[in-house]
This record gives sequence, structure tokens and C-alpha cells, in this order.
Amino acid sequence: MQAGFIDGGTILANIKDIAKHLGVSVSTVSRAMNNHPDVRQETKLQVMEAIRYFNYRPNALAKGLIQKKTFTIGLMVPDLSDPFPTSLSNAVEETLFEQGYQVVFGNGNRNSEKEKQFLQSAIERQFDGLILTPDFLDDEFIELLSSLEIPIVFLRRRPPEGLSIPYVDVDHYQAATVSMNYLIELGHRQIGFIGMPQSSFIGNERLRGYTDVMRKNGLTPEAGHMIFGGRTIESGREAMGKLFGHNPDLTAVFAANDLLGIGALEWLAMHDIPVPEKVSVIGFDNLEYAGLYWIQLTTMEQPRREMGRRAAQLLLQMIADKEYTPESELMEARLVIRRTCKARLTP
Amino acid sequence: MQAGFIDGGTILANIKDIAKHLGVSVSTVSRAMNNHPDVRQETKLQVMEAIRYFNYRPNALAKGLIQKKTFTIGLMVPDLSDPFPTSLSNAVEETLFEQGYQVVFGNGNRNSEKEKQFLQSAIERQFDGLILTPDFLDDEFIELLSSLEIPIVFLRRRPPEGLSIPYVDVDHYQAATVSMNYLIELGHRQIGFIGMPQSSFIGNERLRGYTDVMRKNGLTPEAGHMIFGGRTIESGREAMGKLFGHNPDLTAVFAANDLLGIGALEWLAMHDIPVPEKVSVIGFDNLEYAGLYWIQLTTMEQPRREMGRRAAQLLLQMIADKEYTPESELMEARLVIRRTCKARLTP
DNA sequence: CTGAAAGCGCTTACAG
DNA sequence: CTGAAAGCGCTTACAG
Repeated sequence: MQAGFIDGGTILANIKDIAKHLGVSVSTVSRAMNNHPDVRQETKLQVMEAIRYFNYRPNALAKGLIQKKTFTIGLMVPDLSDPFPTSLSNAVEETLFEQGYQVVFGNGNRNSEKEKQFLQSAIERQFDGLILTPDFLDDEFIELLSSLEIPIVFLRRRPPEGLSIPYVDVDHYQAATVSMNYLIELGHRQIGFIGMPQSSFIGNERLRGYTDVMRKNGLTPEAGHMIFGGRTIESGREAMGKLFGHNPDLTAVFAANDLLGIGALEWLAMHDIPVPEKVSVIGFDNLEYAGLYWIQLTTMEQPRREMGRRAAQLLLQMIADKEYTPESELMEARLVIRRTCKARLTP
Repeated sequence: MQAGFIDGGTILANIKDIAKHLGVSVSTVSRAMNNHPDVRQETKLQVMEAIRYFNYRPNALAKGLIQKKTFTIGLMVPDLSDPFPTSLSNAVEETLFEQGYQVVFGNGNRNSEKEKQFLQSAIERQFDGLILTPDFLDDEFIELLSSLEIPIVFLRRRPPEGLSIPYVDVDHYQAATVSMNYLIELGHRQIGFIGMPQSSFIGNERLRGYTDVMRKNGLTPEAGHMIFGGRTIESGREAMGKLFGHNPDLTAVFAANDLLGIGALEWLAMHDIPVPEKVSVIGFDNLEYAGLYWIQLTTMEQPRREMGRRAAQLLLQMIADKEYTPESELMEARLVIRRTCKARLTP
């Protein structure tokens, strides 16, 4: 029951084949497919049947070319192998899919060139909108951005100054003060900080939360109590080693993300330093890892699904009304108390 | 220095604007852009400059429509939140990107409808090829597949009978015999099996490895030693509970994937049953999790990057030569010995 | 080396 | 309710 070859020529049916087969015009077929009101019910039914018979699918390129709308949205993620953004991407994808959009993932790959190429590709392919998590906001990238007339929202990143692009992010500073206050309340005073690369905006916001809370409590954030450089388990392990080597009197550590926190826990476990009895550790992100039986990391949970959904919704609004630039959204992280933090024994 | 508005009309420059601006024909601009040999060097340079000036990017829809080639490839993954496929997808993406292709991720979502919709979308959007990991091979899906004339390769799945679609997968049966032989060599005789849902081809291949090696060693795979149903940590935990509850004399467990294995380890840890002293556990996949300090799961590593790369290469070949259907590839998994398996003490 | 023309597969005013 | 025609933004024989 397959059409396969039509008139011994074309491989796949197009709208012309359908029209010819039914003895109607191409316009009529088009209208019938798109539920145009001005089509006789009978005609519509015939068209539907012919479509089934020929296994016809309209060519989205032709459609997009003429309608100037592709129902395609680009979603740039910094690193496909980073576990953090997946549930976020999932939420973006679901929200957009419900509205008939296909989302195209772009692998930024923590690589400036790839990020730019993704933008280029998005322009050439006429995407309807873009959700971006760029790591490299150099001049060239910003110029590219500003030359675009596609709706854009930033996710987990702040847009460069001067561009009115809305963003969705967590208030990292505020969240960091929450976790720091928690440690302070538990009685900790000697608190270390394991940070991401200092080029990271997010990392710096969390650091700012750390230093501010320290100062507010009359404590000096000492250079020797802070260490920067990575975002992986391995670098967390290393950092913990250095930190504790220089400051064996630390009673708590604030790790700027869970991977770093888990690395810290590994180092402490390897050196038989009991957590939380001797050292408390708090992370940030609430990755799946954090809940493992052996880890049970106390951490700040980012509302990942909500962030993804919200970013998608903002974008949808912008697409619906091109004049409108919605407000950015700063969401709150939530303290998830597990088993790596404990009140310091008052001496 | 931005063009922005051209002739107070169009927003974005197109090839016509460039041509008009230079006083040459559209064909000449097209040829200059595409490095056609028959273009004067000087003309080419002028075109290049105009392109820069207008910030012009060719419309990929128009290009695709006429060239019948979109440089777009669809990659279906079963579940965006599953940690297993990411490095695999990464390798696919890298390989394809090098050759100028954009890959579009499709979220199968372990949902039959979404898988079909992705195929439909791929047809409409004229993708050049497809890498598929479908979970639902019902009749409708198979018919859809066979009506396609796009090159397809299956990744981590076997194509339905009758369709000559090449695939790339690990030899799960062979790998399972490797891990089982390892347990047998360690002296284990009472070996349990924690399996995936019985609808899973992969799960059944691993099960077959288990039962065959048991039988070859004169052991009977007892129904009470096997348990099926999930692929998550939680279901591994549950399964281990049931298994051990009924068979406290088990000395080893073969978990059909790492998540199940980790769940099993959790249950054992929660019940103070020492691993590997009392019970050995072996997994399958070698997820990142498996290497965590507290887990150190002995497991079978799948060559994920190679699988992804290979699938992409096969597809590229098929795209280059549409007549050619390459051989499928069955790769070998590798035993990664960590700390969850130990020789059984001979009584 | 360059241009005019046809055409890719659709949609959409415009007429009737 | 339906059809003929123009057009979306390109590429590519065909002529010159």
C-alpha cells in the first residue's frame, strides 16, 4: 500500500503529486492540510486520504522559507557531559515541544569557536529563538548577538551590558549567603572555600556570598582559606588536600559546586577525617550524586526544572510578541540538609 | 558599521541585496560564496567584503531546498536524563560536526509517540541522516522506518528484521559471559542476577550470558536467583533486598547495569553486609558513578566514545554513497576491576 | 568569467 | 469554495 515511486520519477511525494492525483490545485491541497476554513469538508477528507496513501509529509524547508517561521529553537549547553544541565534541558525541551517546537541542542563545548559557530548556524537555519548558556562573551560574540534579530534568552548566564536580553538564573549570591549562614549558625568560624575558576561569574557570586557572610560575622576571609580552579571531583579532591594541608583547623568547607564538594569528601574519607564530626562540607547544585547513600551531601538545590521551563516560557512570549522583552528572573535555591554538616562542638 | 536596514525595507540582507550593492548578478554572488572556480579573484574579494559589511549569512532553508541537502543529522536518545548516553552523544556530535553537520538531538523520552514524532520531524525537515536508539519498535514505527529513504544507523539497538539497517552495539552476551566467568573464576557458585525489564533486548542478552555461563559450569540458574524490573539505583536497592532476603547464601551478584549495581551496594551497605568480603557485586556500563571513592564498582566498560564515533562514521559513509549499506559493528566491552569483587573463601 | 532564467516545494493574497 | 500566479532565497544548467 505504499506509493514509493510516483510516475516512475520522483521518490517522495510532494504537494504537486497529491494535487495531480486528486485533480485539484496545489492551493487547495495546501489549504486542506492547514485546516483553512474555506475548504469543503469533502475535499479536506480526500486530501487527508491522499496524504495517507502517499505517506506525504510537507517539506519544512519550503514551509519555513515562505512563512519565515521554522518552529525550531536552539538551546546552547556549555558541555554535553556536564550532568548539571540535563534536567534543565529536559524541561526546556518539554515546554517547547508542547508548543510544537523542535529544539536543537548546541554543544558549546566550553569552546569559544563552537559557541560562535552555533550562533551562525542558528542564523543560517532561521531558528525562531535561542536559549543560550555561553561561556565566552568576547567582543565578537557580543557583536554577533546584537546583530541578531531573533528572540534570545540567557539561561544560567547574565547577558553582556548594553544588550537587553532577559535571563533566568538562580541568585547565586543570595543562595551562598544561605548556606554560609547555615554553617555559621552551626557554630563554624574556620570555614574554607573551594571555588570554581575565577573567570566564572557564578563562581564569583558564590564567593561573594562567602566573603560577605564571613565579614558580617566579624570573620576575615583569609586568602589561605580560599582556593580556586576547577569544577570537577578531581579538582575538589586536590583542593581539599591543599586547603586542609595548610589549615588543619578548618571545621567547615563551602564547596562552590557539588562535584567539588564530592571531591572534598573523597579526600577527607581517604585521610580518615570524619565528616561531619571533624569537618562539615556543604555543596551547591544538588546533583543526583549528592543523594547517594555514601555521600549524602548537604547542598543548595537549584530549581532546575523550573528554570528550564521559565526560560522556555519567556522565549515563547518573546516569539509571540517581538516588541516585548520580558523581565529576567532570579530564582531562589533551597537548602537541602543531608548528613555532611554538623554543629561544631563548642570547645 | 552595521547595515541593519537596507533600503529602508528588509531587515536582514539576502543575496539579492549583496548583488544589487555590488552591481553584479545574484549568480555571481552565489558562485563567489561557494568558491566556484569560474569567478574572478577580484569579484570574489568584493563579494566577501560586501558579505562582511552586510553581516550576511546565506539562508540554509533556501539552500537546503534546492540542494536537497541540509547538513543536519538527527540523533535520537532514549532519555535525556540517562547519564549513560552522554559521552556517546558527544562523540557522535564531534565526529559529525567535524564534517560540517549540525546534529539535532531528539528526546525519545521512553515514549513511543515521541519517537515517532521525531522521525516525522526528521522527514519534514529533510535531515540527511539519522542515528537512532529507539525503544519502541512497534509496527507503525517499522513502517515509518521502511518508508524512509534517509540513511539510518541504529546505535545500541538492533534493527527490526527485514530492514537492512546497520547498527553499532556492544556484544552484550559476550560481555556478560566475561563478567560471569570472572565471578566463577573467583570461586563463586551462588550467583544472583539483577536484571532490567524483561522487555529489554540488551537486558536479555546479558541475562543469557548469565544463564549460559551458569549452565556451562554445571550450575542451575534458579528462578529465585534472578530478579527483573528496573534500571535505576532505587530498583537495584529493592531488588537486592528481595534477592538477599530469599537467598542469604548468595556470594555474588551480577547487576545488569551500574545503576542497579550501585543500588545493590547501597542496600548491602545499609544492612552492614560487607562488600566484597561477604558478597561480590559486578555491574555493567562503567558510569562515572562507578569510580567514586566509596563505590569502586567492578564492571564491564562499554567503549562509549568509540561506539558513537563509529556510528557517525557509518552514517557518513552511507550519506556519501547511498547505494552502500555498511556492515554492523559489535564491539567488545572490557572488564574494569575495582573493589567490589573478591575470591570466595573456599569453605 | 558573468548573467538571465528556471526551479526547489511550499503559502498566500487576489480573482472568480 | 477553488485556482492561477507570485514569491520565499537560494543554486545551477545554459548561453554568451
